[in-house]
Amino acid sequence: MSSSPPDQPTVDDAPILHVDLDAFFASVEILDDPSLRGLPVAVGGAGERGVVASASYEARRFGVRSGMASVLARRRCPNLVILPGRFDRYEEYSRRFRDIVTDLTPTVEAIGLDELFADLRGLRRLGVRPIDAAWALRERIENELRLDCGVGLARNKLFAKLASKRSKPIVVGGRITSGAGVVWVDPVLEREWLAELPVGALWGVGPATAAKLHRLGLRWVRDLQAVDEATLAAHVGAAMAATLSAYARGDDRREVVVDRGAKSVGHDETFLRSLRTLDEVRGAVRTHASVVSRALRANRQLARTVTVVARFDDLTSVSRSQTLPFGVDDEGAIAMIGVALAETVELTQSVRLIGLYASSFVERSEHEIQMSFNVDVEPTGARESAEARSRERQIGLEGLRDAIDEVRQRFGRSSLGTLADLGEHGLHVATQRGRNAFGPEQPAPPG
DNA sequence: TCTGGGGTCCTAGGACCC
DNA sequence: TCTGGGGTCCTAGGACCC
Repeated sequence: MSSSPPDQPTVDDAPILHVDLDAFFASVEILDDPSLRGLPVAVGGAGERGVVASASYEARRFGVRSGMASVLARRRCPNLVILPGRFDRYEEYSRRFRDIVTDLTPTVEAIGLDELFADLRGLRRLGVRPIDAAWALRERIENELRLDCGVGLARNKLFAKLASKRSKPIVVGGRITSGAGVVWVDPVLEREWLAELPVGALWGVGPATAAKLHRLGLRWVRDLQAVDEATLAAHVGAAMAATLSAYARGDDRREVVVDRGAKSVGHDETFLRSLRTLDEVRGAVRTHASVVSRALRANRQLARTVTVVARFDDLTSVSRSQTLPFGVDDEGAIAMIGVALAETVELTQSVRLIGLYASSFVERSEHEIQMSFNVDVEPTGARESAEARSRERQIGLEGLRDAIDEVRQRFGRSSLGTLADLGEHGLHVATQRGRNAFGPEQPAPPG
């Protein structure tokens, strides 16, 4: 591994670049309000059920990390400034970030708002060296966005991402040490570099898989390098075993994919006070239907599958889905299906989260437009076409009713009404829904 | 310590068709 | 009449990523 010349790699040694903005949301907040500079800042939900989405390095000095429950973050850092997050602003910065990288090469794949991969192979002909390109990129991002970032260069996505992580500032013992800024993984040293990493460093290995691997005595990537795929498959499944074996060898064939279209859209909300009545659940589904429908229409998509998820107070969750023979984007239609699905969930506990998702997108054809009841989107036409529309609309409504009948038939209606037994203070809590993107807000302190 | 909201992918079982 | 096996679609749950 090296971070600077004379080990200048060619494009063939380092065709893949990964950039990751440092403490992105928190950094944008500090840029917009310089009085925050030097303070421990987090963006996230401040309430009892909130989590930290982004933490400034100053906050990290106190052990605050993204994904951490805000309650714990505040315990570690009582002076932590927790801001609610302004996604429009982050999206604006994210777009400018992407534009800068796209100036380098059009082959760019965004991973969330704050990181992306780029394929540098197009630079070969121009004689641009990857490390020079990486430093130039950092400089532009610094000059034009006033944001810091880490850049990784490698033969594939696996190493490029590990490298950009390695390039970043680190916090050790409450002290911030600045990073190299740009890191290149020399192909000759790849395998031994990988061998030293814990299994959890690999893409796709989270807490559950790491625990399984630990139980098998596999703690380091070098352990994975020594175990055969079939043994692995028996414990983590065929696909995961194949991926892990390949990654452990340093083998990652994933391409940089431009414009990976979304396969689902959805919306969910964790409530400050869990829902206890079916009416509250229905209300949440209807509210979500409006958001999801708007998103579908904005993306000009029609979805055939509607899914409802309920998460209970013990953090277990259940889902119900229904696939229609046609696509919908209409708020009323999505709400009707969503409510019918939600009514099949037995409310044995209070519900802390309700989610509503739409997937299985279909092409928007003339036919589908009418099926979706968006009669307004069509220009006023001949009476004949108006009649046809009306007829199609009727068919669509019938299809919807069929789908709802099917839901009820599949699950029966026995679950209805079980909620009444749940608790005494059912009704008044519905209004206490949080508005925060990262979890419900804390109620205002008295006085 | 106790876990948000945006998503993706995998698995396993059942239904259905050939 | 009873049977098999493969393919595809759908559903539910779980894990993961940022």
